[in-house]
Amino acid sequence: MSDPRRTSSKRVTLEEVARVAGVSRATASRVVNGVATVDATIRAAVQNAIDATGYVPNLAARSLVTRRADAIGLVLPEESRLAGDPFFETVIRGVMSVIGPSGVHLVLMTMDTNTRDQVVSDLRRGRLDGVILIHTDRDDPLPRQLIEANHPVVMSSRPLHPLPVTYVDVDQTAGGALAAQHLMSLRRNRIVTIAGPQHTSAGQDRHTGFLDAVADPDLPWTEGDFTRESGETSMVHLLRAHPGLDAVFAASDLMAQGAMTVLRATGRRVPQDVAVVGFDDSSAALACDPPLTTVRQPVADMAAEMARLLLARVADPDAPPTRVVFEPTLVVRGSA
Amino acid sequence: MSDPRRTSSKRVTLEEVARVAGVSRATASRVVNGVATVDATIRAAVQNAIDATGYVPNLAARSLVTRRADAIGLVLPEESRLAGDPFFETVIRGVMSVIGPSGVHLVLMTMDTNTRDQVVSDLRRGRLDGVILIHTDRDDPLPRQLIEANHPVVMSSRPLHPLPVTYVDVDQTAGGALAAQHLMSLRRNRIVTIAGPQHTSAGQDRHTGFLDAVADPDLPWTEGDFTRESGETSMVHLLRAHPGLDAVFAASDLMAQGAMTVLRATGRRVPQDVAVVGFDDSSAALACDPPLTTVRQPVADMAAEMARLLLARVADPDAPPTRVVFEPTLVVRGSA
DNA sequence: CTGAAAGCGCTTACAG
DNA sequence: CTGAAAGCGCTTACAG
Repeated sequence: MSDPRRTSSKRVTLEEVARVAGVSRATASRVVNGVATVDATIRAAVQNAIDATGYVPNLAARSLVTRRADAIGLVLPEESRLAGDPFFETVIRGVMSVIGPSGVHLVLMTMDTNTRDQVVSDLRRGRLDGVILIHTDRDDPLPRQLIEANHPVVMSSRPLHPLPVTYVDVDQTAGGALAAQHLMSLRRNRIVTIAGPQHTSAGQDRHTGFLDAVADPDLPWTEGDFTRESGETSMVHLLRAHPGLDAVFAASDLMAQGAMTVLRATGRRVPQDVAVVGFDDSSAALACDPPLTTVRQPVADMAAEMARLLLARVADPDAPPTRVVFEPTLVVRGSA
Repeated sequence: MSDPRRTSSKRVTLEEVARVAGVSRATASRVVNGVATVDATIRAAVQNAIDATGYVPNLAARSLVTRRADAIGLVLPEESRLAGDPFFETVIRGVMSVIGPSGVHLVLMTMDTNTRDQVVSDLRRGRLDGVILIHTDRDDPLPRQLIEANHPVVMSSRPLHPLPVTYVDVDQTAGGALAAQHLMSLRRNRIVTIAGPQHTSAGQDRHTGFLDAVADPDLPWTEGDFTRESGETSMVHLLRAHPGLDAVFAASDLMAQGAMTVLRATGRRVPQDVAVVGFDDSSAALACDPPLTTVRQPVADMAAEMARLLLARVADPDAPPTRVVFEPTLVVRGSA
């Protein structure tokens, strides 16, 4: 046990540990770093010295020579896109579940004003070992820039333009198809859909997967931006043009939630009059009333996988890029 | 403009900048750090050399001598308590809004297994300059331990046991009173309340503030844990014992949301039959149908303030502890 | 205002 | 298996 009073004492260095243990600084360093070749008795002596002095290594000094920061960045979209979306909290939890225990620091950043420059310079100056990019805009130059400088990067979805990058995604197309099949099995035939932003791969793929499965190229649809507000406006528009609709697929749970509010406000019952299917299986799905039938993507697992892949790339920056694609599943609840 | 090809070139050091500029390393360092006393022409020369070489300072080396990590920790509750609660995302956003632009790293941690040890050692070894503690349990030994070691700490609420610590809070008691006054002004007289956990200051203070204002010591109540699920169970219990109730105050929006689901399921209309008031004004309030009348605490602003206070403490660790208490406001929407 | 020099606390070839 | 020594890239008194 270390003397608790030592906790607030002056910084103790390896030098001191070595002195107390009667060995060289090099040997003390080897014990601290678990180098296997150290003699057992010496190891014990050093361990005692460490405990007695309450030594903790200075990471900056170590970092200076190892050139590792033991920190990775998690880059989220702009601050304004975070509000009210449970997706990001889930991503954070998933990443944390693998990063936390490893002792590596998880540094959070949002894509605001000078974040791009900061990411690049943090990586270059060895303050960050790698970054996870969440929902980076398709024409953001950052991913390519990082890849070209050979910095470890993992992205949260297939980039719209081909790029030799490691990413994790869910099979969005299959997810859209799952929603369509469910609605068709319910014998709904006046179906509409609120698509996600068509400038994102998720928005595009969910939409085409859905359309291909229903096999109706003229299916009415509008484009939302994944938020609840856009779900509401979209629903209003669709209802105006197609008052007789009997099913809606929204490409996000939040949009489905917004749609349900509007449906109820217009006196329609869910699911009796209109069946509603969402996408994500976020916490918003359970907050719906009735609870939302939705296409589940295992966000926390996906985020954990991103963290693992990044750690692997940090360990071996020249490994070829990897892609991991998860399968979506349909979660049937009350709304359809 | 720096030569883009330099971006991926070998690491360039201050030494090299100095050589290119024809000055000493010390002077180059002064320019990099914006020391005012450097001659204007020399400054320009160094600046040119920096641009030409694409120099970025090695933070580890700087950190080693300045003993500053330029990183602060944000310690959230255990991972399991994060899920589905929009509060934490708002805190993160608020903290980020002041930390982000400063170039200081925001390191995220959750109160899991070995986090306490890691926080202490990160602080001691100079890997973190200070920490913000969010909703730390009242009998967690960590805050006291950090305070005693004189590490910069800011907490998100008044500690239950007296502690010379800097914290930011909202006047919870006043918030409870606000809810009570609104319900009374609505002439509701069969009021019940779903309190927050009584082992937290927020749970206690909201409850006593509410009770004192309604001036009815026998008011029926149950204790939830701020989650939607606990709101549902609590509502079921209260309804069973008091089927004629006409108003409920829930100490969190999430609990209010759960309560509303149960009310609707039992055929009661909100607000006609039962008025509902929540607490937080989180994104969940708008997701309710009807939208929730709630006591707003300005979480993002409070989090930003915590960040500012922490930065101040890092700059001057011996300053006396500060307390900042925000005023809650009532936001009237459809539910009451 | 500027420079030479010491020093921050570690790791890691290199000898032995 | 261990130690002496060099070196990682900065900052900062201290002289001048």
